[in-house]
Amino acid sequence: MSMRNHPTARQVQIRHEVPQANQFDDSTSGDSRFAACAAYELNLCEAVVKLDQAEVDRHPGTSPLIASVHTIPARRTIRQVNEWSDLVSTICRGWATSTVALPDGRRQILSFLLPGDMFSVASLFESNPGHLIESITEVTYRSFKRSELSKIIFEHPDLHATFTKAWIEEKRQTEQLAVDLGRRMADERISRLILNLMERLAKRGMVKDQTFEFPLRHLHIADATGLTPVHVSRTLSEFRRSGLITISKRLLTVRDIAKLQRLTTLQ
Amino acid sequence: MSMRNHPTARQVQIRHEVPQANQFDDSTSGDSRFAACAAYELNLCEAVVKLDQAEVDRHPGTSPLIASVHTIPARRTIRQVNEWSDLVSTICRGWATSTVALPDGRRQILSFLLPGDMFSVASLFESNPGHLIESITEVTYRSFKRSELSKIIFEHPDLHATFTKAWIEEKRQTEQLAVDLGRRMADERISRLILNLMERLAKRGMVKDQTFEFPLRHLHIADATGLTPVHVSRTLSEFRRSGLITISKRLLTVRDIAKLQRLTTLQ
DNA sequence: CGGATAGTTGAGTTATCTCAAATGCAGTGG
DNA sequence: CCACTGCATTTGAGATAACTCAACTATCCG
Repeated sequence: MSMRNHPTARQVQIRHEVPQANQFDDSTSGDSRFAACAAYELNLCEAVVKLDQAEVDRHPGTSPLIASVHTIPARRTIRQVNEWSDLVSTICRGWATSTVALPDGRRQILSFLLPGDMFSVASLFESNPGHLIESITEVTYRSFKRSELSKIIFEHPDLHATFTKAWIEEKRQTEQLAVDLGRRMADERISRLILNLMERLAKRGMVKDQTFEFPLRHLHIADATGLTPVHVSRTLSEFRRSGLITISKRLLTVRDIAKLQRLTTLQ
Repeated sequence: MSMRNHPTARQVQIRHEVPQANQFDDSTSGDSRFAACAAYELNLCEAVVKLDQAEVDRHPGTSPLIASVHTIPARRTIRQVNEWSDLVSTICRGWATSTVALPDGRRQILSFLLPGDMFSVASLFESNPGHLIESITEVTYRSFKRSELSKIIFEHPDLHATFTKAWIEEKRQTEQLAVDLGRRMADERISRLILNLMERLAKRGMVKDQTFEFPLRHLHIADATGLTPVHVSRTLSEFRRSGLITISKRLLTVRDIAKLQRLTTLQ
């Protein structure tokens, strides 16, 4: 019988907290890291915070920004699908997912949110983007008031440019996802997911010796690639057997990046 | 053997022109139609043209806009993937596709462009959006200089709002496509494609009695839904047999819209 | 009418799914 | 420290949606 008629475990609200250590987490200096990393130019909200700080330094006591910071355990809902909100949020620490769920329990993960990512760039305009945001690991995120953030962004041309860039990049990623789901085989999809995550993490300085923190469950990978957890397991086993990657203790190491890239038939 | 190793006919550049009559085409009044139709508020460039005309009326001989209009036969490449261009274009008449092609010949159609659509909203910022634009029917399109168009849009708050809306809508559509490709069966994907096109055409006043011009070949549908033309044929036959739709002479009639919608498991 | 492209149908193949049982692994409470 | 519980992963076996190939038919246009 087809998947659409058999809601699986994914429908069940996850209750159990599974705290997740983050190898590269230095907690206290979470923000300063972004200022240095290559992803900075895409990291809109960190730039805003910096700018705001500069403002405060010049005119003490006059910060135009109210930003609240929250930390939420692993495997929790951060933002409901129909939760209207006048907040715009970005991840400071940890991994999260942005998902669309069908009424019968099938789900498609549209993106994995990494430190520095906005939940959705469009949320700067829309109050209801229609995605379900869930934490994978423990997540710290910062929320701005939409009105304040967009005012600041539109007043600063360089911020506005950064914003536009982020928007284009987000759209490009979604389009690539559509191509992957529509026209690539299971092994290509998974290989691309891994390479894509590695690249994004590398920009954040979170890859060392081809190795990075990999908190995803097979179900996450399945929901991101349009596959089944069982098939993800088989494919990853195959990858391991061919010496492409190793995974242990939530760390993924890419052993043969060239071969892995070759799997994806270029770009 | 898998599709990725067997480039199909899709790789072959289409040479033969197949002019396509458009039932609702009234040629001379192509533009004025948009002013009246419900899609107007999303129809950014038509709004710009109108505004520009108003400008010319007030100060004769001072139009800030240079817009060129072209007509291209059916089945031609309108914009190459890596064609850098300082033009931003919109469809005035006819149907086109926006496609991403993999090096081995597989292709994913990201969207069907209908009258009033920009080739890509992002093209207002980017000179190289990375999509291949091809005509399905004979297509008339208008091109603006990017610099001029974006200047006008950013100077007029209402145009800017319209632009933002169009951008969000385009992104929403791409996300829905990803969900469809990742998590829906063949019949659902095709049913959603048909309903989606009908809805968009209806906004343009191009649907009468549940019937609309349907110039798509099975290969177009296949490349849009991540399927094979053969499987598209079987699925459409099934739809016909169940009395959901009829297709004849490039006209599609939806016979049982409720049943067709039910196929898609809501949303 | 002829040539080309498009659509249909049958038969066999395959990638991926489903179901189910077995194993591993991490946190909980005695 | 150990057994227990609840999840996550692996593996096998069989089912199925969708694909491939190929032949046939229909349609279109000159």
